[in-house]
Amino acid sequence: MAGMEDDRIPPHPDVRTITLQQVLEALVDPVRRSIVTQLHDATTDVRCGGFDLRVSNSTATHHFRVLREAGLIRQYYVGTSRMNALRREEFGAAFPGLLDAVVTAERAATPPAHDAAGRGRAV
Amino acid sequence: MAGMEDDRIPPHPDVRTITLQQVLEALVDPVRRSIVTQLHDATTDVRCGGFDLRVSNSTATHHFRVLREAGLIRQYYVGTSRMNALRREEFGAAFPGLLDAVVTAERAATPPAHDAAGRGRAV
DNA sequence: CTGGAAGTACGACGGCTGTCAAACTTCGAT
DNA sequence: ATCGAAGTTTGACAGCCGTCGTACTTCCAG
Repeated sequence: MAGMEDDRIPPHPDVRTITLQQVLEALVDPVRRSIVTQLHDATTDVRCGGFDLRVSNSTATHHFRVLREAGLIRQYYVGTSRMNALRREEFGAAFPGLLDAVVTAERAATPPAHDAAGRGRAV
Repeated sequence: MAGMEDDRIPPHPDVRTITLQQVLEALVDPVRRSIVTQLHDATTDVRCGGFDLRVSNSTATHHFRVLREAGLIRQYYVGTSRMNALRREEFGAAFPGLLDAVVTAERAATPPAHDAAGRGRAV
């Protein structure tokens, strides 16, 4: 049961084939950065609908794809829910310190939300 | 002679007022990232014409402005030459690890130029 | 004081990208 | 079997950003 690839999700790229350009293009968008930060804070994988995003469904899909192709997240299905996981270790090996630096800066800049949402709410 | 501001250059922003968004928008462009990396490698400040950039003069000016407004570089005049310096410490204090991570990744990705240009050549 | 070197300012243009609505697909529950 | 929940796909549109050429400014050298 090693190769339990789900045909519903395109194959994930090898992180070593990803360019810095691609990564920065992924992280420059506020919505995508929000996704990454929420994932970083979460204690569990999060389904697409579990994020606090102020964009339409189709736009969200687009952003998840960009993140996946940039090697930042891994996606897999559970029922009808598409789950998202941060590829922390692999990505960190390819781009040392980058993810942490961005998430740190993002947290420092993000207004301390009075609402504790964004936790590992898997519905 | 503390405030020897040169009217020819707009005031430099306080790094604490700069947003992560602004920084990433600055670093997402390959030309600007090249400038930053060359500056990081240089042992001395570099005048605008001293960089290896494959864009027109006016485009280069544009990129230098973006970097200055993002708090990444400081500019000052020496004769008719506009010099550029990395604001390493200030920037590093505001965005810990970010600059190093990007420069590191950029170097790893950049084909090992057989030509040793880009050094602190101040003409 | 005149010529040139070093950059800047100003439009203009083209392409990319984030956004959405609408139609479609797939799975699970009833 | 059917209906709804969860996302995706497609196409269209608007705005932004990098690029350039041209004209302009400022300083140094002779």
